[in-house]
Amino acid sequence: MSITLKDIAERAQVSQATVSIAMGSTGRISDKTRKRVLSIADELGYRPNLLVQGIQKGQTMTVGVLMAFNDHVFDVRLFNGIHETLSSANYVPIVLRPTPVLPVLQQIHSLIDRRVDGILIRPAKEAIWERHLNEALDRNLPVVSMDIETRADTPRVDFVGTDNVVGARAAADALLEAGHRRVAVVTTGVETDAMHDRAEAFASRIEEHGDATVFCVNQPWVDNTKGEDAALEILNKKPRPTAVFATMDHLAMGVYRVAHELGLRIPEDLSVAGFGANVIADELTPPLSGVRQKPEQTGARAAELLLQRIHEGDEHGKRQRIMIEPEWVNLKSIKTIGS
Amino acid sequence: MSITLKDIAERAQVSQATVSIAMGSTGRISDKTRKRVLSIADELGYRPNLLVQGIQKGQTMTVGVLMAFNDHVFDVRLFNGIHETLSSANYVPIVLRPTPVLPVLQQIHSLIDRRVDGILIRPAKEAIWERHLNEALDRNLPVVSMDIETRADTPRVDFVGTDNVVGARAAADALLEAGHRRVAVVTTGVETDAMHDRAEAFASRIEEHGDATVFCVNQPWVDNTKGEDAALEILNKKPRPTAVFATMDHLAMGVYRVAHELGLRIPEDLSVAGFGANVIADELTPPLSGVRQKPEQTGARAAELLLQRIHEGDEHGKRQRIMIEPEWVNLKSIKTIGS
DNA sequence: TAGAGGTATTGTCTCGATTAGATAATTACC
DNA sequence: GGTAATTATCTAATCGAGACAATACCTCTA
Repeated sequence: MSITLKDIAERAQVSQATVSIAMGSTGRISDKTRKRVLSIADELGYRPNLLVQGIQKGQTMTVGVLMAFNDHVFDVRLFNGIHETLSSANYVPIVLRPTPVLPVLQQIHSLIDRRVDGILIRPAKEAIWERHLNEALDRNLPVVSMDIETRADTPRVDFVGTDNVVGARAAADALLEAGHRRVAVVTTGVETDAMHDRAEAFASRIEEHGDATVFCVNQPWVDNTKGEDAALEILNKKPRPTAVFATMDHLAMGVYRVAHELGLRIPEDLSVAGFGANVIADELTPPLSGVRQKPEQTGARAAELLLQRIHEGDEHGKRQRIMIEPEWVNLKSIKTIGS
Repeated sequence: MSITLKDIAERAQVSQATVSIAMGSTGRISDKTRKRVLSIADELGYRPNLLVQGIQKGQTMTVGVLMAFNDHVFDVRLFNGIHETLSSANYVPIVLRPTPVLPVLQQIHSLIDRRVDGILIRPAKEAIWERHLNEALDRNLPVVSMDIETRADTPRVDFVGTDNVVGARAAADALLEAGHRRVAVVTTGVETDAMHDRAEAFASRIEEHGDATVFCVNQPWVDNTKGEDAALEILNKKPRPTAVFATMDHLAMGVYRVAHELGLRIPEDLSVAGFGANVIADELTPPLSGVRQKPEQTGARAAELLLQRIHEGDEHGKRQRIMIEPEWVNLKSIKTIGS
């Protein structure tokens, strides 16, 4: 199979134990032997077998990552953040993607059987996931959920995600500051969604201003919806709002399209702001202003937290909830109007 | 740590060996004992330790996947294909992403140390990758490269990727059939690139027709280039071509943009075809016709091939080179003109 | 030159599970 | 009722590396 300590020991005319000591920094060995052993190891291309260390120390330097990769861009960036943190700690991710054919439970077992040290998940809508997590939690495997929060009754699952409230407020402030007093919100999804939080935080911030009005249109969630219906409703309103906030960049695309069809120019006739992490913001004409999430940072923090949990061992402190603040980015889709 | 056979053995008042036999299908055990053992195992939540099986059989049921995830959408879809094939064979991917800070060699060592059974890579441009692959190949680890081919002098690395020639020809045929006789190509990159193959195959197919003319503009590769310069050059040509083939969907976006600026309507004034796997084709107005790659299929075939190599063991047949045929998809960006 | 005090090296047990070979227990049959 | 045949279970070795206790080998000193 592969080169083992025994092979090296034979070549070097010493015992396996000696070789083992020579490789590690522990124990004393004569410089002469150490050099000889190391050079033979190098020559044979020896590589330690982490599986062995895994069964001995109960630490595999491996973590499981459960993500569906439905939102391609976001998930990749999230993963990149995870990966970077893990790699620099010499950990390695086993990436699994639950599908109808291969349910979560099976994937989690797959991870447990390989004795991962912890699990990172980006839960899908279905709350089913959460029940299955007990399989891991009951074995004292730390679990951190990313971007989407598990219900509050899973106290052992930490969370790292975007601070939707801060982001939505920043958007509101930016629009107010640009002089907008009549604004609308396009959103989608149900109450439990992040979208909903964004819409609400945005609206209440606008209302706090006293002098400004806001109204919100919810486009029922259909796969890949761009929210054209909602956009149409908004833009036909009299008097027409001067700015629209979309709780998702995707929805902003619908606004762009409908505006274009109605002959409205952006930003001259209508200002638009989005919320997301997608490259689409840059690809629209004009480039879409909005709240930018930081998936890399989310992933990195989640991985850091997981590693911390792994190292702190059994007695688990209280549940952590880390919010990553998104950033307001002003491009060309917002017009400043006289107050 | 976690529940072991020994724990079960104690509870069941039998030896570990008995438990082991009861778990597996090999060996005979009385139905009574088997049931007892299994129920205790279930009750304790026993899960086998694959690490142990790994060091014993030299098979970890794990493969390494090296991808940079630069092209978000393509890479995710590629990964999905890989994942599905691996999962249904009870294999699991360790996904690593070479970065400047964490060079390929280190990543490969990481995989070897964990004794993966094989490696899938999507090589980046830098040919450096290939040298490092020897670390794996010399240990008889099968390696399959995806989408981008390693040089021919790496005979032990199999390849699975898009059939650029077939795809480009399909595009040429479609444009010819729609009556176009004066067509242009926007491309980018250097001679070794897939883009180049596409441009060449397309052009020669057009020329074969005898009655049609084609010319090609190469936009030097800059990160994220959309090829506006090249598009401008093409569209200012007199007489203006009636159709443009972009060797990459991204470049087609540049054509759209420039055409729009010049007041040319698509497809009325100009037909456009692309080549890619991105969703952007659907998001453009009008939706972009073109050659569609099949990343899932590429990933799945690559994984299948890898598994086959893993199972066939040492004596490696001759290098495999599997081409996945892309599909011509006709949307709204091509006008049929009278011949 | 015996014994103290080092340093260098080795034997052996351990991790969790599989497996071959050895025993024990049961059944079959004359 | 005794022995062979069959079935059920156990003992012990194995995989690769680490940890610790146990020796072997020096050197120095009284």
